[in-house]
Amino acid sequence: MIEDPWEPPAVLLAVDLVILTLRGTRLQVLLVERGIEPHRGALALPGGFLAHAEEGIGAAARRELAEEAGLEGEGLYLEQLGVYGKPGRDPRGRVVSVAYLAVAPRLPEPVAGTDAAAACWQPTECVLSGDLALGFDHRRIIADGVERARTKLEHSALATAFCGPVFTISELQAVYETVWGMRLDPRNFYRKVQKVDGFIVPTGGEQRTTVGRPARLFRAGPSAVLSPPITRPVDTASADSAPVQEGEK
Amino acid sequence: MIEDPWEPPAVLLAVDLVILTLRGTRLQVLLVERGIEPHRGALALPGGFLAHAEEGIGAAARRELAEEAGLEGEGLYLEQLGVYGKPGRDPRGRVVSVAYLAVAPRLPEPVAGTDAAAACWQPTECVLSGDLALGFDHRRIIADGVERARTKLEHSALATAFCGPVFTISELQAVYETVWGMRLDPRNFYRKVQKVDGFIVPTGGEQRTTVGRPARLFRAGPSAVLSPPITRPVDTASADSAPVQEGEK
DNA sequence: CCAATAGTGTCTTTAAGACAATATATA
DNA sequence: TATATATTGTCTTAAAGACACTATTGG
Repeated sequence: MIEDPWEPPAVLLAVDLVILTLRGTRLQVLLVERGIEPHRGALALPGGFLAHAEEGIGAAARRELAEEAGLEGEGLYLEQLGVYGKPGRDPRGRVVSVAYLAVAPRLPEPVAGTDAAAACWQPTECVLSGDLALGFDHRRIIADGVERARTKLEHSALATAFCGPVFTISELQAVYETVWGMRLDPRNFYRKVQKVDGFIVPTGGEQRTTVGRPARLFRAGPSAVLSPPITRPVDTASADSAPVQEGEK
Repeated sequence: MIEDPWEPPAVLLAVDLVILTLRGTRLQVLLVERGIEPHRGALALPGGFLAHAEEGIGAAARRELAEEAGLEGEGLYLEQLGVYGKPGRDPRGRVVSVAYLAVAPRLPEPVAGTDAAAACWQPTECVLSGDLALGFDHRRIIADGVERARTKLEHSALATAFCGPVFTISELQAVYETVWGMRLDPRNFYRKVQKVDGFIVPTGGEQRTTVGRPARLFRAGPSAVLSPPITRPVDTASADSAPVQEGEK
């Protein structure tokens, strides 16, 4: 229909990082207090625009990971989550953001970065419940990231990345319980994780926790994909009708 | 580190559509012969740039669906597949493409559209095996789309969308066999699909195929998500070591 | 001793997969 | 009749989940 010489519109491409970790007994997400407009002073995900026109998107994500979170991408689990580009989501213009999910074991206290006045860990439950207000559409992005992490726990060995280099089965169970937000039977969990081929391998030593019988130590096994998967008990409060068409992200 | 007033680089945002259907006994994908540079004359996925700076990304996908494939988005399964933005993938500049997956029952012969000299269905196996050369990185995008469709068949009622309004269990099984690329036992499949709550519901009539005993007819049930899922038999030739970090798409 | 956590065994239910057997159409 | 497909039934094995029970520490 269009016969004219026509120039496609340009957009600004950003990356946003959902960095999840376990602190204490809660799943927490790294947030920064924005030092610049828009949403100056509000909490938001770390992220930013491409540094230059030739930068790869994944490279930009790893750069922001280092700049805003002080984390070198080495060994970090990093995965594309989705694209969020609804018109009007950013007052600076048409900004399309590619969200990445990063997951890591006990991370240090974050350092304030270039564009961030301060960085801090916040429990995902506070964010998802709405008790904590965020800039942009970042609450939605975090919700998608948490759901992705929950699913990945079922099918990949991601959970061991939340633990230290050696860990007890109880500690591994605590990871599942925290991320999934539900309690699991320790006895069935014990048998189940040991049956999964290459998931965890025993060590020689032992360790005692604060109380009770000491527990054997394990390390992460060679398998990255779990078969059979560690299935999450069905959430009885799940919808049934058809969510066929996704909304604009 | 950067103190100067600095402008983030702009990129061109495109959408690409992986439109899958069943034609005959094969899973086929809609391709267009490009009428403009780059890759003029080559086969590629339908798609294009945002029409204007305020157009939603999903809206652009639905517009291209109508323009290039002659399909109005009504009732069509449409889902974000991923972002493909490796520098250098398009000679026109820094182009970042959001891929969408669309799946539909028997679609009409496609019509040539604005930027497409011709549109045609091609078997995914020819594309994935490399027998059919494609422009850009579209072979990779199609591979991701087919894999996504295979997984969705396990957990959603998507398969019924490949069938007509009423169908036999054999026809439903043929959908699974074609998309998954493997044979299934008809007797176990028969019991299995009927056990899944709300997946398919029986009708009153009957139908005979070309040969053999006539089969009962069913229609799609109310459930969009299958529990338990229709699990795909494990591909014995699957890797085990860690594919933790994704490549740049 | 008691409290608390680690680890084992056992039972029931459910699902997957192999496959025999029967039913009902067309040629 | 033969042939092909549909549908039912049965058997075996594996996995999930509930839960009793034993083991080993610290207080």
